[in-house]
Amino acid sequence: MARTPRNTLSADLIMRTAMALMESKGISAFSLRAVAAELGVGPMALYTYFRNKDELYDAVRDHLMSLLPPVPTGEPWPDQARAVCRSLRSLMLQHPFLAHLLASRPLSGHESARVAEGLLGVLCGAGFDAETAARTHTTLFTYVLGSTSWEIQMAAERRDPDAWRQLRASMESLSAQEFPIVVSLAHELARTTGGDEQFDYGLDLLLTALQLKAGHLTTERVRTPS
Amino acid sequence: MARTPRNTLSADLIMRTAMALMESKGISAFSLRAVAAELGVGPMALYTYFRNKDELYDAVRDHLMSLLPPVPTGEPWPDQARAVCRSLRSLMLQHPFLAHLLASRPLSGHESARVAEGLLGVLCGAGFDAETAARTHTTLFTYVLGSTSWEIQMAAERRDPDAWRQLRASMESLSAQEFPIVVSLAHELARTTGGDEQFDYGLDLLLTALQLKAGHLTTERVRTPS
DNA sequence: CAACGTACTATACGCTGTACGTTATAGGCA
DNA sequence: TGCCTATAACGTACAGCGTATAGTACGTTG
Repeated sequence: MARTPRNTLSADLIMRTAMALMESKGISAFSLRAVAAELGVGPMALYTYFRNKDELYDAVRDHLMSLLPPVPTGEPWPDQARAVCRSLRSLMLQHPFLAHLLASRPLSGHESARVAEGLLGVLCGAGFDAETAARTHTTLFTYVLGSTSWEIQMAAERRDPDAWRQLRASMESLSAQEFPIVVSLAHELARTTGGDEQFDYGLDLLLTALQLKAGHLTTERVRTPS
Repeated sequence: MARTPRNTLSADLIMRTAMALMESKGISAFSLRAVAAELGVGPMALYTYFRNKDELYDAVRDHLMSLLPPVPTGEPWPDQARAVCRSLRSLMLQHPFLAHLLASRPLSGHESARVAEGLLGVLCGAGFDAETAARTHTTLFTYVLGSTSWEIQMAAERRDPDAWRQLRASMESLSAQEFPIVVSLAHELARTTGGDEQFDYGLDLLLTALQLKAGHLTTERVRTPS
């Protein structure tokens, strides 16, 4: 019987195939059976290398996290923090399914620790105490996660013509009497949602307040974005 | 043939049953068939009232949004904004599946507009121009979404003893040489993740920076949380 | 009383993740 | 060289999913 030769599979090959499928078909259409078919193998062959689907998700997530660049050196700490946050956002935009992987599974593993170490190092270098550094790390991380996930979601919606038309229609049908501000700002809301500017706007709010807290600044000397 | 009497179903009844199932079994175990079984009805009966599962999701989400209290009046705008954000977080904590509903579907519908109207009203009242109000609304909304989703995710992880032990183990196995800060702050990270304090910390950063931007404050007069 | 629209049922299809038992092969050892 | 064993990959099966399609009984209306 023509059987697949042995040892052609590996955890790494499976993870890369899985990631390629997520990129091309999207995370919602991703399935173990599709990965197996792509590899010319039965679905159960994957279970030699991963205990279940979630473990494969974790492997993909950790691989993506390993692509994050190191923290830049020789810059003021707010610029370093901004760079870390922008890197993560950029990676999420490049691999939209990463938003789902980050939100639906706890952070664990070597690569996630590496990323945390980088940002925590920046914050400790800025003079924050342990508790504040930990809180700040969580705040920045969740801001990046939330705002970029939202951006990705919006972009996906805009790509589907039906959903997009329906969304516009439901917005335009809102009563200007009941929701005067939403209606009058509808254009601004649609225009400003997402994008680098929206992201940097919120990020700079956080960094500005952090600089104040660090006591390095007076109001007049708040650093503006690079 | 003993057939279910007619007109016992309604969109509202189905939506409430669906919500009850999400509360009790969790969003991942939620299925149309379970809703139908709970109502003593065939799965296809639901399709008389909802075109598909996503429409039912939207109905549940809109119902939850309708539970949000109105914006308090007679307070300074930062306190109003804080109240709106805290209300949303509180609702998400009370109904953990709401995080999933908000993140996976676009915001649309009457109730979402009502919530947006409230926060935008606060921001316009603070003197922000249209673009800044829109950007600020998005920033605050995504911060609440991201940070609360993360908190819910962490809390769920902590509730599952196996996953929690595994997470602690993977953290403790990290090399103190490679990740000195993560290891030394492990306790802080575990202790400070989630909770009102963590949420308010980030929210106050944003509100502080916004007050600066609004020009109502000098550094010495930044409002502290109520 | 008949006809019609509607609320619900029945059946079925093509998926999903994965538990279980089997089989063929590659590598180590005699 | 030839066998043994560990294991990589297979096949089958199950329980479940969303939903397309077609059919049936009922309440209302003419």
